[in-house]
Amino acid sequence: MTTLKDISKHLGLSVTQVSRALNGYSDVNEKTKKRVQDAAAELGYSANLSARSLVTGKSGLVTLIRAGDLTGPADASNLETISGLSKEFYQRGKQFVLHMLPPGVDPLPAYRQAAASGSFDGFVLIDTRQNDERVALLSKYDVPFVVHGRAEVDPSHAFFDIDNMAVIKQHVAHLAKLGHKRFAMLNGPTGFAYSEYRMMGYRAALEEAGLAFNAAAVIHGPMTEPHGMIATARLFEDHAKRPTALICGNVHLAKGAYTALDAMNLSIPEDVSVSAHDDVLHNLRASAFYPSLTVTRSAFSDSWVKLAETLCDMIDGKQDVPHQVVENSEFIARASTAAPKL
Amino acid sequence: MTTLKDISKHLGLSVTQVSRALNGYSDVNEKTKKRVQDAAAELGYSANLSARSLVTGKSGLVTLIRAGDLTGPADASNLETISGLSKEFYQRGKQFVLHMLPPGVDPLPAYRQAAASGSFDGFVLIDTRQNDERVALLSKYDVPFVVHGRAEVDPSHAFFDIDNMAVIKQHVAHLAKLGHKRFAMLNGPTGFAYSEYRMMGYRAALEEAGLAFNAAAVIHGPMTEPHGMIATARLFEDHAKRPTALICGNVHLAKGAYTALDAMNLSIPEDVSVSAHDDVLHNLRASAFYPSLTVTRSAFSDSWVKLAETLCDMIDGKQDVPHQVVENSEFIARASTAAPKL
DNA sequence: AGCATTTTCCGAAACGTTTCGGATTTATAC
DNA sequence: GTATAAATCCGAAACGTTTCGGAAAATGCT
Repeated sequence: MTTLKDISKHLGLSVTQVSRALNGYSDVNEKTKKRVQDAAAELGYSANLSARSLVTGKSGLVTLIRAGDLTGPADASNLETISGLSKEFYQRGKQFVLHMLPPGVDPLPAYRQAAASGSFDGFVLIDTRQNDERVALLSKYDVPFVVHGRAEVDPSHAFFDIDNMAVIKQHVAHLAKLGHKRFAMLNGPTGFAYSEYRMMGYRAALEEAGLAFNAAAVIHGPMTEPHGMIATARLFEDHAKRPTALICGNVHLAKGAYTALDAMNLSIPEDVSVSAHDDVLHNLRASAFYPSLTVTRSAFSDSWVKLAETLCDMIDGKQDVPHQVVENSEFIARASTAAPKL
Repeated sequence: MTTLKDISKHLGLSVTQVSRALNGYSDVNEKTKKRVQDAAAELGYSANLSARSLVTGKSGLVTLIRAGDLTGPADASNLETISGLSKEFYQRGKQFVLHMLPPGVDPLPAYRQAAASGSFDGFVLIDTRQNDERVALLSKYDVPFVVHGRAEVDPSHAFFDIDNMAVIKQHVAHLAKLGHKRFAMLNGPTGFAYSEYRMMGYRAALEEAGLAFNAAAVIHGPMTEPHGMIATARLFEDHAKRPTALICGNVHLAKGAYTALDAMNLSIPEDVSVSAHDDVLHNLRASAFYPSLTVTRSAFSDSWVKLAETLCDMIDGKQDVPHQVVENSEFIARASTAAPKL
C-alpha cells in the first residue's frame, strides 16, 4: 500500500506538500501539483481513510439502517432507494454503509449503538412515521441526519419531501373541474406523514370545491397492486354509492384499480376517472397504462440526489444551504380522466 | 467523545492498561478490569474505529461494488443479495459498504481504487464472468475476497457455489429415465461460469444417457420471464422437431415457458415436461406453479451466509476452514414432469 | 532472608493523514 | 541592488488506538 511518505520520498518533497498537492491547496505550485498527481497515479496511491478520519474527526461513513423485511412487493422501490443513495453518496466521496437488520427486529437499538460509537458522519432516515422515535434519538446524539419525507407536521430536522397536500389538491381540482362530485381515494398506510399530508390535502381540496368529505371513500393500506385491486373492489361494491373519480396514492395502486374496475365491467374514463401519483419507478410506467394514466409526477430518484446532497452539506458544515426541501409535482392529464357520465 | 485517555485519567491508570482491560487481555487484574469496564460504561466510551483501524490495519469494512443497472427484471434477487449480505456481515460485526456505480460505468477502476486505498478488509464478487478481471485485480492487491459462483473452471480463489454440473445432470437423468429423448435447455447468458458448468453437465448427462446433443436446442440468454417465453416459442416453432423435455435455468425462465407453451396449446406434462433450477426467491415460488414445477433446489439465501462467513474467516486469518464450498442441490420431482406421449 | 517466577502494570513508538506556524525561495517595485 | 510582497515549501505536532519491550510489584520457594 502506497502512502504519502512513499510519494514524498519518490519525488523529494515533504509529506506536507504531497498532501496539500493532492487536496488541491492553493499554496502549491501548479507544476509540482501535476508532478505529485502523476506520481500518485503511477504508484497507485489512494488515501488511507482511517488515518484521514482520525485527524479530521470525520469517518466518511454514512449509513442507512433498516429492518430487513424487504421481500414484499415494494421490492423494486426499495432497491431503487438503496442503489440510488449508494450511488449519490459514492459520487460525493462518502462510503454508504447499509445495515440490514433481521426481519422484525426493532431497529432503534442499532441506531443507538451506531450513533453512540460516533463512527458515522450522518444518517438517512426513510419510511419515517409521524413523530418517529429515531428522529428524537439522533437529535439527542447531535449527529447529522436527513429524512425522506417529514416525521412531523412542522419539522425542525433536515428533510426532502414532495408537497403531498398540493399533490392531492391538484388531483381533486382537476377532477372537480371536470364535473366529478363523488370522490374516492386509495391512500398509503396510516401513521406515515405523507399519508396524513395527503389526507389533509384531500379534505381541504374537497372543501374548496364545495364537496362533502366521505370518510368511507378513503381506504388506507399498503401501496401495492393487490391491495389496490381489493380496495377498489370494496369501494365499488355498493352500486348506489359508486364514486366517479378515484385518486390513487401511487401507480401500483392504480394498476390494481384498473384490474378491479375491468373485472367489474367499469370502463376508464367513461364510468370512472382514475388518477394517481407517479414516483417514476422503473418497473411500472404510468404512460404505459391503458388508458394512459393521469398523474402528478415527482421522480423518486430525485430524492436520493437531494437527500445525499443535503446530508453531505450538513456534514461539511455548510450553513447557508437550505436543509428543508419541498419539491413540487408536475400534473399530467392523460386519458384516464374525463367528465363523468350524466 | 470519551477517549481512552479520559478513562485513564479518571482512574489513574495508564492508557495501555485501559486498552488492554477493555480488550480482555489476561495480563490485567480482574479487579481493575471491572473498574475499567464500569468507568467506560459510565463515561459512555466507545472505541474510535478510525484510530483502531489505523494501527491494526483492519478497517472493519467489507464492500460490494456494482454497476448500477439494477433496474431490470432481476431486481428482486439483487435486493435479496444486497440485503442478505448486509445482514450477514452486520451480524459478524463488519460494516457492509455498498458501492453502486452509475449504470454502464466500468466498475474496474472503482475496484482498483478501493483495493489500493486499503480501506476495505474484504470484497464480495457477484455476477462473475469467466476469467473475471476483478479476480486478477484483487489477487494482485492481495486483499481477501470471496466469489459467488466460480470465476474459472478450477479456481484458486475462495468461493461459494452450487454444483451446476450436477444440477443439470439430475434434470437430464430424471427426464431420460422417464423416457424422454428430445431435450431442450434454457440456459443463462454465455460468459458466466455457471452457464458453462451447466452446459458441461448437460452434454455429459446426455452422453451418459446415450442421447445426441443438439446445439440448436440450447438457448442462452437473460434469466427472465419474457426471455423464457420468447425462447420457448422459438424452441417449439418447428412442429416436427419439438422437444418433449425442457430444462430451465431458473423459475423465471420456467414461468415464461409455461406461458409460451400454454399459448401454443401444449400442455404440461402431457406434451412437454418442464423442470427448472429453483433459487428459492421470495417473489416466485416454484411450488405455486400449475402444474407444480419439478426442480433442483438450492436457496439463494444460503449463499450470503456462507459468503459472509468465509470472508470473515479469511479476514481474521483462520487458515483451517475451507474457503471453497460447493453445495449440492436437492432434487424435487413434482407434477410438471412425466413420461412422454408415445 | 534471598532469589526466581509470576502477575500486573507502564512508557514509548507506531499507524497515515492533516494542519499550524514558520521558513525559504521567487517575483515585483522602487 | 535592495526592500517588500507573494508564492511555494517544510517540520513537527496531533488525532486515538494498539503493541512491543521492559519495569515494578506481588508471590512462591528454599
